[in-house]
Amino acid sequence: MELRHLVHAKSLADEGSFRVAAAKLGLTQPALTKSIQALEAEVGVRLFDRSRKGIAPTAAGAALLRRATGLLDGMADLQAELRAIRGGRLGKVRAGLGPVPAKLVLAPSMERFVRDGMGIEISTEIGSASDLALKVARGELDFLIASLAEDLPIEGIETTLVGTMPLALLARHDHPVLAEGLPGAEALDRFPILGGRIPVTSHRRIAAGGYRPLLACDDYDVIGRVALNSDALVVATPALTRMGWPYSELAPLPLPASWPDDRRVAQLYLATREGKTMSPAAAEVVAEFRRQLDVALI
Amino acid sequence: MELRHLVHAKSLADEGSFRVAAAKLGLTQPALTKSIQALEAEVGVRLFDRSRKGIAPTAAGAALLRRATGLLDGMADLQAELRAIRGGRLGKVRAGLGPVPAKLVLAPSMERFVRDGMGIEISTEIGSASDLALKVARGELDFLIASLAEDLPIEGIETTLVGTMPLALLARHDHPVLAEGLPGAEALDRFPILGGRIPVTSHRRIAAGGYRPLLACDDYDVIGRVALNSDALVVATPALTRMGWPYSELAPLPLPASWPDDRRVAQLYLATREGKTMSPAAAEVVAEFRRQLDVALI
DNA sequence: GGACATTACGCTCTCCGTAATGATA
DNA sequence: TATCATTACGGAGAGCGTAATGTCC
Repeated sequence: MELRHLVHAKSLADEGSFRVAAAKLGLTQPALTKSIQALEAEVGVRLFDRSRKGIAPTAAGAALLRRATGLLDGMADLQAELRAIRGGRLGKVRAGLGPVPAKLVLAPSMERFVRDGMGIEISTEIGSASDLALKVARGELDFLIASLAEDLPIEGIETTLVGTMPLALLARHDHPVLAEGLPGAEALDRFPILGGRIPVTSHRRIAAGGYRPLLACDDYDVIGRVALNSDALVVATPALTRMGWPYSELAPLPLPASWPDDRRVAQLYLATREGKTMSPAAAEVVAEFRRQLDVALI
Repeated sequence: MELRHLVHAKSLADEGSFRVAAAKLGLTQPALTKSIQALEAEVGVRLFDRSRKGIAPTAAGAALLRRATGLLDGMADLQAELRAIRGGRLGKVRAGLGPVPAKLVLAPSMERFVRDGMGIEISTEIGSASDLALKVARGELDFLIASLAEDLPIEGIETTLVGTMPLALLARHDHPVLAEGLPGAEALDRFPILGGRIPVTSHRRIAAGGYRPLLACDDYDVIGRVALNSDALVVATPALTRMGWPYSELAPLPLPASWPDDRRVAQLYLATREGKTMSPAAAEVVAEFRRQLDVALI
């Protein structure tokens, strides 16, 4: 017994005529006759009484039709659900974001998801890239967008480059360094430098260049507030200054010429679990995040 | 999307391996691969992540499997119900019985249905053949077993002969007619005759023969009790005397030679609604009634 | 190299359409 | 005779099996 048979039987019962039912099903009359005959032969019971006055289900036919309706509705529901899942309109997404990408994309993306009222449940976790990368590898997060150091390969994740952030030094508008012109290595040496927690090797490289991040912190709100109320400089992408207070109160300064070449930009990666197909909902969220990222990084 | 796809997906998820699932399904590995691929292509979503460690459903796959289980169970239920209906083990049957057939078959048949504990709901209606035949024609009864006069054709029913009852005169054991030897026409004239309500034309024939049913009644218990406590004779089949009190107290006498030929036996007919397929449950009840009828009429 | 899954290819069986044949008012 | 259902027959496609090809340990 196939679903087709149920559809045919239901249509026949609804229309009360082989001819009409066949037409509505897009079949010819003989095809419907044979389909019903085959069904009756399979179940071994006559399902419809034929007469010139019309077609009427027998007791067995009525029993079949009662259940068929529910089954066909169930199939329709299943297909609708799969269509929604395919379209990324349904599902649960657990997203990981590094602190900077979170500041760049989270608010506008969330506004959009809320506004469009889609069926996606999103839970975001903001944290250090290495912590979250481990969660991705363990399947606790569907994906992660963060500044992953190339030299920190993590078992069980796949990465894709999704953006390159230029870096700059951010200083409060009335910072003394602005009055002194472009910051040379000496000037920088006089002020504390704030930034996110970065991989140990990068730390070493920067230290080798004579720069010392005084405050390494994953909370860029904290970093920004400190920069506003002190002489500290922030190493970050200038895009942050367009993302509202407190960074709107900071001005970007070019990095000094002596700044290490491989720290003049930060690479943003999308990390996913190896061998795991991303759900369409997750893909939809990733796409939205990347859109907002492109906007933020113009 | 066909049920086969759901079965395949479920088996694959359960077994966690194409090879094992295919074997359990009685398929070859390539066939299962293609089936799953076709399903994924149709819904447009990857349903299973393949890796050497095994097969794991994606979010979409899990959603499909959740619903698939219910749908497949529903199909199994439907098929079981149809099997039960086909086997006559399930259904509602509304049976009509003439008064005599009712006395002959009802008690032993009901005992059997109750004893075997089948799923058939039987409701019986005992009454005059013509009343019940109308109900059959209107679809209010599934069938009727009664002594239908051939000359009383009713629109919309089909009849089948299911038995021939010899008729006799039944008299109480100490009835005066027994002392007088075989009842001649004259002897009969001296005693009232009781019988069921019979068609008008038969009435006329009997009257033409000089016989007059004094009490025409559809309740054979009443008739039997009257015969026990009076000099009345009952026109009925001798089989009744084997069906317990009060008929066990009556003795059969041969009909007199002058009794009309076409009233020496009564024909029992099965009447069903024209053009309506009898449900297997009804057919089962009919079969049981006919078995008991054969036993009663030896 | 061995244990898997996937692709390639050919066969068969099912299902549908067209045409012919009832059946009934 | 007209309308509807059923039977007869032929063709296209779906699904399976066998065999060949990847692919990862």
